[in-house]
Amino acid sequence: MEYNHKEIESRWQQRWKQDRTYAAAVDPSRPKYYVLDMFPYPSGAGLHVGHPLGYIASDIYSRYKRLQGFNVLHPMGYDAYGLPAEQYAIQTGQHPQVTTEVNIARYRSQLDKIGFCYDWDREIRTCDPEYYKWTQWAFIEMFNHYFDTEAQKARPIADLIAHLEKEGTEGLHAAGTKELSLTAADWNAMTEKEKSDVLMNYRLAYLGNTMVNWCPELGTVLANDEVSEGLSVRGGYPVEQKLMYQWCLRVSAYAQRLLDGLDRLEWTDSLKETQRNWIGRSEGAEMHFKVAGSDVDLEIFTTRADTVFGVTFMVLAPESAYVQKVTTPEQRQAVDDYLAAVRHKTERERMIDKTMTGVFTGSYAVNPLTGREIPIWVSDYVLAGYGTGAIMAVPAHDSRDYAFARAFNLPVIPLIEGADVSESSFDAKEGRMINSSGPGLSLDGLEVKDAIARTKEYIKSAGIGRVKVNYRLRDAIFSRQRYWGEPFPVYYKDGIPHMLPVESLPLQLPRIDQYRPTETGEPPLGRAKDWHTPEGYPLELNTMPGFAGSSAYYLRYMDPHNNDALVSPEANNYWRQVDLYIGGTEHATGHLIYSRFWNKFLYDLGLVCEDEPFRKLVNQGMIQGRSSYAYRVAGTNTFVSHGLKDKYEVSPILVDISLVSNDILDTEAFRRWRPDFADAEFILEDGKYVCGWAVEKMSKSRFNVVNPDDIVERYGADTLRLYEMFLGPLEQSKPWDTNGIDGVNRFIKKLWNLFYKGDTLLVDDSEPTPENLKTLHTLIKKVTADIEAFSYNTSVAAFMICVNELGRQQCRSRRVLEPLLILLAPFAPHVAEELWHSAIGHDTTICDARWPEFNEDYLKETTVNYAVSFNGKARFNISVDADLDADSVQRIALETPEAARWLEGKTIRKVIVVPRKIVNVVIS
RNA sequence: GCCCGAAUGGUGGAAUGGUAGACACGAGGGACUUAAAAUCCCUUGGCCAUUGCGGCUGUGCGGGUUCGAGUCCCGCUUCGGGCACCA
Repeated sequence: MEYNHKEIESRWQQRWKQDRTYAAAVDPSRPKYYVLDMFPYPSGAGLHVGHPLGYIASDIYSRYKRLQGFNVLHPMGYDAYGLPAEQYAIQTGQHPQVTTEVNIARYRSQLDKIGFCYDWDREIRTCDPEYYKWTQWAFIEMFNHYFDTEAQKARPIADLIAHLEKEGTEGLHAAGTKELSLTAADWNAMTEKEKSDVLMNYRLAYLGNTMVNWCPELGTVLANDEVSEGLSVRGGYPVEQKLMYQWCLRVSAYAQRLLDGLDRLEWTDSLKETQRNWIGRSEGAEMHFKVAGSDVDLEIFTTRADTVFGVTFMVLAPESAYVQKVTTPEQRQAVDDYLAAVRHKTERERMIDKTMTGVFTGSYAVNPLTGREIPIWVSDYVLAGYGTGAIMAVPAHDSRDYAFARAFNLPVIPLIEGADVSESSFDAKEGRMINSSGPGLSLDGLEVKDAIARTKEYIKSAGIGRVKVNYRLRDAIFSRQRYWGEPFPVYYKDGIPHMLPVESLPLQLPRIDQYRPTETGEPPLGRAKDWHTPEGYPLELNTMPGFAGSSAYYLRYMDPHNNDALVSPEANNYWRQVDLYIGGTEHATGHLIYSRFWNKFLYDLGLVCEDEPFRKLVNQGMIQGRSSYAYRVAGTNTFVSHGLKDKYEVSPILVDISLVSNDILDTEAFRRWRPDFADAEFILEDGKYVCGWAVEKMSKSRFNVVNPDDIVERYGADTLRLYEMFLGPLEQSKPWDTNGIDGVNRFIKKLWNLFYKGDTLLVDDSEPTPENLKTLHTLIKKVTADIEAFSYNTSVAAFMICVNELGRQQCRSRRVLEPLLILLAPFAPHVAEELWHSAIGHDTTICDARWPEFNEDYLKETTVNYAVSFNGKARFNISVDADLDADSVQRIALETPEAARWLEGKTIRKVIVVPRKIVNVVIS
């Protein structure tokens, strides 16, 4: 029998499907293991070879864990809501549901060909009403809860109402958009609308008038992680800041818990660091500066309380409420002009333009430590959204303040000994303080670190401020002016938003005739007929963003068909959390923050038993494309081979990689590829046309997309799987390069030849030789350790060595070949199953086998090689019995003729023997 | 600017502080073959010596620790990634 991947792979894929081999069920008698891939958005382009990289890695781990006796949950689904399907709908009128289903079918058939061990009974789609019912449900729960900052957890909004009724905001610890101050009497006297507004300040899902990232081109707002450098991540369109009334999630309330939780996770340091940066905790102080001749109190935030003696001016953000309060009549016109000018700049312009602009308000603030009066300015280098939107400026020790002071000729007072501030500010937090003495406090002579601590203490005791922690993490904007997303379970009555009763969920997405905004500029849902409650109250027109559906999907996999709950307590208590999550880093500040927030919220409600959703996380690298280039001689239709191109004036032309093999161009196919190349001439080297290449993103326009189907068709799924792993370390980004795939394919054939010669079965029941066992157990040890470390590329190498050695040893013993197949099964399941079945003769699938035990004894050497070195230079090797002690090894080493040669005329100063390694003889 | 990470042959990449370059590709040579494909064997970091089994050098650069450094420490260079008028 010859190795025939098509026949083998289709046979086993059918068998697994028919037997439901990978269906998982709650089974308290067995330990569980939950392996999850980040589910894909089913795009119209289908999968390319980059997508399966992470899926293969998780599949290997799942199969390995199963062979070790774990009850493995390994599900897959689709993140089915998204902009591309909707954009396509706008262009063609095709319902996004239809497009999405077609794409899902395509993805599924591509995934099936690779032989993954998913439990497809648990498949979920975010656009399925049975699924998004629970997305809507979670939103209602968030609306009905607030965050208790003292207990650091979510509590029912009813508790908050009870508190307000009794004590107003006195003693209230609730995360809010603004700090409110109400008495119980104030609250009780409020209208329903006023009360609703107050509660909105605290709800975890709330309607807020916030500055949003508005993308006119996409016609929707975007979350912070969907914007990069002032452009939308999808499409790259300009984004502007706009004040809009939007649904938001109070993610910022969980900032500290999101930060603390990181310490307990097995994630890479870089990913944790990225999240820490995004959360952006900064410890500092909030201080009050009185405005001279007014009762206004400027509240500012600073991390450099120690520099308060060097404050020479104050700066307000243009959007700050303080601006109107402190602007003097004389300066009114100038300030208004400035504010108008700032408003006309887009976010991007504001970021690119680094020149300092600003205007004096006419007012002065009083430095609480020195009593000195300092001018108050307005400038757009201060952000409204961070801290209090007002800063104390210390030009000597902050580069932005320095630039502003230089631009407007404001004084600079150095506060650190030896700091030269004639050319630039001294921003480092080090050195001894000078010029820092006032009536109540002196910092002179202190180190910066101590000065900060001392100042904090002082401002607290003097009542001019308090220690404060700020976070950069902002609340997530949760409304999208789009059609293809989850509808909000919200209706409006007398201008007050209300949640639909949970029993009425899911609120299904209505059909509409067109997927554009309405003529009046309302979101597409404004076109829906009968979009109101049975009582006639209008429903919300916005839909939820992409991350809504992906925030709790891992919980739904535990119990996907439950109609009464997102997940039952039994299922949740058994599967608990994702043990291994594999996906790309691009979700570091989006999905992976939102999911953690969502999970912590459900945890606070007692609905899930783990505080963190993903215990261990591995980021697979991106697979880039490898584009091929031909070089056309300028002004001709003649192409010159890569090695000779420098002799001509050429322009590179992208060539479809299907016309290129091992960088050699199929010139005939190239002529047929496009009409204008039909009469192309070639200047060859060594009779071949060699193409140049470049590593670039895989995309249709670069003709460098590789479809996994083609690889499976030609080499088989097992070769694809092994090759993707063999390409390099999992976490590393690397170009796809088919050049080495033959090596892996050869390995499978060599493996096959251990079992068969033609149609003759070679496997026998012979006793394995010690050499056979050594080869096998070396592999067991290596592969087990490698899988645990996700070092799959080196395990594939280990398989190659093992098979080569067993071939050389003419090993035919079933007792060696059988465990070999089990070890290989996670990597190349089809060929392992086939040989397990046909050559070894098992009836059961290899998935029911047990991972072989490693036995150290087989690896014990009878002799150990030592290198003997003089002054660190290895000179010769000796072999001695393994069990000898260090002294004996030393003696034998020194008695060898080689040693005598090298020691001639020298004296031994020191001898170091490291067992099993090297003997060092230091001579002088 | 701040914070991470990386740098090893022609290529992808291996190396608990212990013989650098595993494994694979590519390349060169050979066997089998009428021929090709497939398969198998040998060589393959560089330089020198190749009728001798060898010598020298070598992991981005410069220092250091160590009997011994690709690996640890200090200082650079370059390339990736994250954050960024965040006070």
